[in-house]
Amino acid sequence: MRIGELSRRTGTSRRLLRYYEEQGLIAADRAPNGYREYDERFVDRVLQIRGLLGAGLPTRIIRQILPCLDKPRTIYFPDATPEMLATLRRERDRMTERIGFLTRNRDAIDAYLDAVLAYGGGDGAGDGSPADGLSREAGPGRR
Amino acid sequence: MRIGELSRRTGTSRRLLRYYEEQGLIAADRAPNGYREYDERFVDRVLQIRGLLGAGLPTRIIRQILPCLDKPRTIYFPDATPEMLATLRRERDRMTERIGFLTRNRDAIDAYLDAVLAYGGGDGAGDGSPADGLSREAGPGRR
DNA sequence: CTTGACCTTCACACATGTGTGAGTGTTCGA
DNA sequence: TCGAACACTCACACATGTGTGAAGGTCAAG
Repeated sequence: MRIGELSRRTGTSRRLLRYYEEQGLIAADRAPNGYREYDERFVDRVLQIRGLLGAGLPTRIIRQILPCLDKPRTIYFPDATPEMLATLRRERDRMTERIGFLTRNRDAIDAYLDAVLAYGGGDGAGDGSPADGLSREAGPGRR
Repeated sequence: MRIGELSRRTGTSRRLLRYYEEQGLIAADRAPNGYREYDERFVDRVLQIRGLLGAGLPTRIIRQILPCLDKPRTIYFPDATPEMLATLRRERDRMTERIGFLTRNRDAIDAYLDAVLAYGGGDGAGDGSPADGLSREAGPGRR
């Protein structure tokens, strides 16, 4: 498929697909006319890149860890140099930290929402379109 | 305390502390001479901001959720408007997504590291200074 | 009073991810 | 064959988080 279709199927602008390529995250081959040509595997690949970017990792890191995450679970070691392994461990630990932070803060938000809910009474949980009048008038007049 | 001390105690540059204030994340009051004056509570606050930023949230979002996470677990509802609650729910869900993505990918990295370890033999796990000779000799010295 | 450490604001600079448009070539259907 | 839709490269633009420096105010110690 060409870039337009990949763009549609991944919800990623053409611009970004070219950018990811420029960053060494994906390597499309070219048709004789110069057009990029992608096969099915790129759909997942791009989605994974988006996910990692969305999770806050920079392309520089993604470039390094992506080969180790390659889809067909090939236990194929590209260039498992000691430095590479160190990078992976470091990155894994950073991700664990992030997960911890995100979890703690998400839980705090959740607890807050529960509290508001319990206080203000029945609001259909989750859909985010309350439209009831629970707003404020809050307890201890404390502003 | 003044900005220099807060900077030292949080490992955050003065520049960034001022930036966070400009972004509405912290509100220092001023001494008569114009100096920012912080109390103890700001240390945790700044650390939490750093954590959220590090987890990939933009200041715009942090500004919104921070009041609900305020330390002394005060069930104090600032202005729990329906829109605010919707934002919180949305953000919580986005955080959950991120957590899922990070977890899956971290586990994949972990599995890869385990596989390499099992394959290449004993490498002191975790310290990241292997110095053994498991490398590869593989592939054309990329880079 | 001077020096040095600390504070202020302002402003330019940079990397990163992303949008947008210009100018040009290619493909394909009417 | 024409025009629409698509592709290409190049390049400027923007927001965000962060570094850095200039020009100047405050204050305590010598």
